[in-house]
Amino acid sequence: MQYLEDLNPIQRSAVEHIEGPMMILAGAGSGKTRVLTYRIAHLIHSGVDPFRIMSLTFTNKAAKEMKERIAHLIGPDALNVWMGTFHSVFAKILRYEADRLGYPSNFTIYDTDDAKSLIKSIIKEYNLDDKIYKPNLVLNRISAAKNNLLSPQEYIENTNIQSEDIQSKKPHLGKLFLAYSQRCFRAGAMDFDDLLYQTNILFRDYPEVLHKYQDRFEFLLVDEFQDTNFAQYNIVKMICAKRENICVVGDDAQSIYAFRGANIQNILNFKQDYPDVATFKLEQNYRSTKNIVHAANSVIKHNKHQFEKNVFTENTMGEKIAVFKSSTDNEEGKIVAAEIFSTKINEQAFNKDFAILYRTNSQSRAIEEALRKKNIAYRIYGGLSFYQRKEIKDILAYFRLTLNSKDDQAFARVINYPKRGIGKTTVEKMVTVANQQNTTIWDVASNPVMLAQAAINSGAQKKIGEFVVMVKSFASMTQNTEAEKLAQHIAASTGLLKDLYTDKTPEGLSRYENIQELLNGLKDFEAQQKKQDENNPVLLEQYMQEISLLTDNIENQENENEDQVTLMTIHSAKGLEFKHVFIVGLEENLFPSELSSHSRDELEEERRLFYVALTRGEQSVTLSYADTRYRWGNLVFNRPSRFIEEIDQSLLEYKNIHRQRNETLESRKMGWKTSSKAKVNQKPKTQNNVTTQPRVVKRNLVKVGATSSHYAPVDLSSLFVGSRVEHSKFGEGKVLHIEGVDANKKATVFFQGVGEKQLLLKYAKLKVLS
DNA sequence: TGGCGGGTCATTTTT
DNA sequence: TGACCCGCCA
Repeated sequence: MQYLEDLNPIQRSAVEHIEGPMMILAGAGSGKTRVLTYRIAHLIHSGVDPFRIMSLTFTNKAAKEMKERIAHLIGPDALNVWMGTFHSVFAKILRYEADRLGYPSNFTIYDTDDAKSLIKSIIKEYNLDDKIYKPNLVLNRISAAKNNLLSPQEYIENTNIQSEDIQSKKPHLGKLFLAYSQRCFRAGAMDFDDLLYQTNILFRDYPEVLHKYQDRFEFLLVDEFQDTNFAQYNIVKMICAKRENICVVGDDAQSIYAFRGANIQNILNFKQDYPDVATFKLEQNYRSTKNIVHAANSVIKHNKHQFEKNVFTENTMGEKIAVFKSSTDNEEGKIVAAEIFSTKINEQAFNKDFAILYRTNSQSRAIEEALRKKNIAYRIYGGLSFYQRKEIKDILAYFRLTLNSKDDQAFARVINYPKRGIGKTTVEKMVTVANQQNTTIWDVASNPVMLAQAAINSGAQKKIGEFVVMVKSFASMTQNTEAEKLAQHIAASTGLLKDLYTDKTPEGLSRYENIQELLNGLKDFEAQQKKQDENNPVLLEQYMQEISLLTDNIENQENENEDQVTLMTIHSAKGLEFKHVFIVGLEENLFPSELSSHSRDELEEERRLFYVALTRGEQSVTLSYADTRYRWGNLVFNRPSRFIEEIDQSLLEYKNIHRQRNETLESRKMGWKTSSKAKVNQKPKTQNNVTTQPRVVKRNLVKVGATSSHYAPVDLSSLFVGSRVEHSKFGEGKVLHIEGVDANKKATVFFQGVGEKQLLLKYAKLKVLS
């Protein structure tokens, strides 16, 4: 019990609380992970069988880290805890029980790209306009439905949803949802949301299965509870219904994934679901200085709905929060780079002590440029992960098709890669027949009668036949060939390796290396498995099950020890900490994002995001904003973010901003406004209604000659339905419809001889005639 | 069938 | 501005 000495009294009581529902509200930097890991260790120490503990996290990284920390405390017993991400744990259960749902136990997991491309093809098959039914939007809608446990049928029958869809001119969403589900099922595939949705179905429709898992898992723990969606929470509730030994850990102030379906109400309502819940508040922050903690507290106070919490620290006061202003995004980069440079010298800090956090990935460019000029090594998070690279997806698609021939998305991906002369039209013909016969593309391809029915010429038929024979030969090897050997064989005999090898461009070279890296990874996997069980061959399907839910970037993990400044979005910074944190781009319409300005809920999420950003810092936090920045090729003027004002001003130090005595940020802003050359929409500012319109100046507004000078971005107030307008290119037209607000206003205009056009008024150059 | 070029459209993203 | 997608042409 030595380890209990490491804990403060509240942490310790949370760890020692064993039975019944409990909620741990863990402020930022309050030792949340420590409490969670110690509690699991303590359960095992108190005699609970580790096999009977289920611990759920959101990321693979968190799961891995926790496992290691518990193993450190109590040894290899920790490995027996069912610890993993929601998705991986439930995928495991679904594979055991797949036959009940009519799925093969080796079902494929479709990632977001697979899902999107399937949706795209369905939209096409239904002859719907993909400008209206944008694949992304359709997928989001389906995802939201499943996260709320709505089946396609229920979606279609729900009158509220239907009228909503009709109102948004997308009446066929339900139909698409249904078709998408059927196609996934037919392909023996589940997408990420299905892993949760189908688990719910399984437990709902097969009580004996539910009972089995209820009996098996005596204790449940959920990390980052504020990020759970309805489907996740519902599973958790079902599993622990018998004993109610459920422990949830979270921080409502750090809920930043509502846009992805996370339901903050889950944490706010936990008390209602479990009236006798024991609540523990971890309020002592061990990470940051007093100034940082106070600043974060003063910001989050502006949110209405939250648990009362008083995060405090006994750490030193530390430096004030520095604020830098710059005139452009490039200058902002320079200032940040210069600050890092001088801090490194003055405090003998390392690159890895610094993080630069931003709201959107596109902001990294100006920063990168400045860092490069100062020779400061940096590492960027975000962008494509290893498993999302084209060449990796290609070879994995071959593996997938080998293991599950029904996997239509894999089939479509590799049928003509490397090139074998089977083009788009041929594939489309096969898909059409597959749909008619309600079967898979593979079935069509491997069946001469159906191929003939698809009216595919004999040349193509022959090539398809060769492809089918090849994949069948791989499939015949899956049960008796070790994973790496089979993978090598597939990589070579499909011609994939050769195709990459002949490409001698730097990109081609790196693609080839990536494939080699994947194959090396397979070798490692095999060695790992052999350690546990050396008698049985390690099969490719084991490997695929292991990696199908890995999306994080392994390169970043490998480089973790290199001395580099970290650049990332605030979202990806959650859970991390750095000695020195820079939060850049603190401007209205960027942070908070202009897209979040429509509702209080969205604004509060932005504020929580800012709270997360601030609380990443240990010793110092530096804020920065720019008066102008380029955005999509246009120079945009924005006011400093309201979030700067929301911080208790006594904690701030304005570094390069010349303030006259008694001058507030407010009056500075006014001064800035009048000195600005771009005067657009100078609305008088009222107390609570801050003008948030982005002030966009078209860079190439004045084209000499031509008649373009009187075609300016339209004055939004003078345009109505029925107005006659003239467009520089389309000529005269009539406004049929206007939607959106402020800067996002869109007009549908009918032009003679051109037809209907959707114009974003912010950009469209129109002349209003009447 | 496959390679270029112009039009289009833009958050955040644990799985 | 830049990435991506569709459509045109060889």
